[in-house]
Amino acid sequence: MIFTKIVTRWYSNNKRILPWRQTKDPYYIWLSEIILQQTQVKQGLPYYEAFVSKYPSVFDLANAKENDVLKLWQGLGYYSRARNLHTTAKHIVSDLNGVFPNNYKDLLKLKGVGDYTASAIASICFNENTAVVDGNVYRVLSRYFEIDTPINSSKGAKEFKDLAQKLIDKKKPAEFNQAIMEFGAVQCRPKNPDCNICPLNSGCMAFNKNRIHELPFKIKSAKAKKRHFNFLVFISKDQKTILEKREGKGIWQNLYQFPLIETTREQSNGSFKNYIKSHHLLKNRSFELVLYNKDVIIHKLSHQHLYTKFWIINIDTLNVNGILVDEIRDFPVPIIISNFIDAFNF
DNA sequence: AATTCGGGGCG
DNA sequence: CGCCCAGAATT
Repeated sequence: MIFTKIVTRWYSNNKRILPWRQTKDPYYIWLSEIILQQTQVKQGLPYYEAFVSKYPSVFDLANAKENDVLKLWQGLGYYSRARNLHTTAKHIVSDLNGVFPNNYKDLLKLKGVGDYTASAIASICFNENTAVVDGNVYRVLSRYFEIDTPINSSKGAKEFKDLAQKLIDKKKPAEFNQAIMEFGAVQCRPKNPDCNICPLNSGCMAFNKNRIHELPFKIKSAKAKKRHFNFLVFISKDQKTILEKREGKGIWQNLYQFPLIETTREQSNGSFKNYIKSHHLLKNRSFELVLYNKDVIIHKLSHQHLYTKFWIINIDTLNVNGILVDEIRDFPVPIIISNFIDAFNF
């Protein structure tokens, strides 16, 4: 297939030098693939370096505490990736003698490893003939073959997987998989790709019909919902504050935060003090309440916009244990909390 | 099949 | 402001 030949050739001439391209050790490939899920190379790279440095082997990662893994992951988002990463490391050490599965089918059983990641590891580390389909592959194939099927539909997932599997270079699956992804990231970019210098342009159906900007086609997702977060930043005279671990379902699972009061609407200074004085951490106590951020901070996640206020509570003593403010940076926290901690300069 | 998980960057 | 990113798990 001419497509396969051109993409592979382009890759050998244009690929970036990246640390996970210097190895076929499944631990490092797995680590890089998890970090790079829904994450651009530029954003994930420093996290990869940090993990390799702190956890050079799967045994080191398995022996770590979850809090420390989450702390190193802090700021990267999609924290279930970090929790599953740790769970899988422990599984491989405890149940598999520290040896990674060596094929697609068994890799797929690992927590946090889906079709894409299993295909990537199987092809890169073990030369298995399994095509990867990530955001880059969707874009390249939908344009070159002018496919209008929504990429975020089950029909699209199957269609593109089958097509990629037909196109893969069976003699060099590792090369082809990385080539088509790199091609999508560097040449066949989402916006304003330079099609004039593209080695595939003569055969690209979307380019020849001037439909590059229309593909890939995606079903629109629902608009983000608004939530109102009020964080209670306790400060006692003995320099303590309170952090709570987020349990259960929802965002930021197992990360820490200041005691949170979620309200249906934005709170103003006067009424909020009256509203919280029966809170179990404040009941029958005297305290001073100061709103830290005059303008509400809007923290945007994929599906939620968090309208956030930090309320400073000066109080003599805490009626729970709390933590020393000097220790606050040891805890994994969401980036909005981390930004506050830095700005407030605890 | 649809929704839920983060955060950064870009036009 | 909307869209995208070397997707997976849950509902």
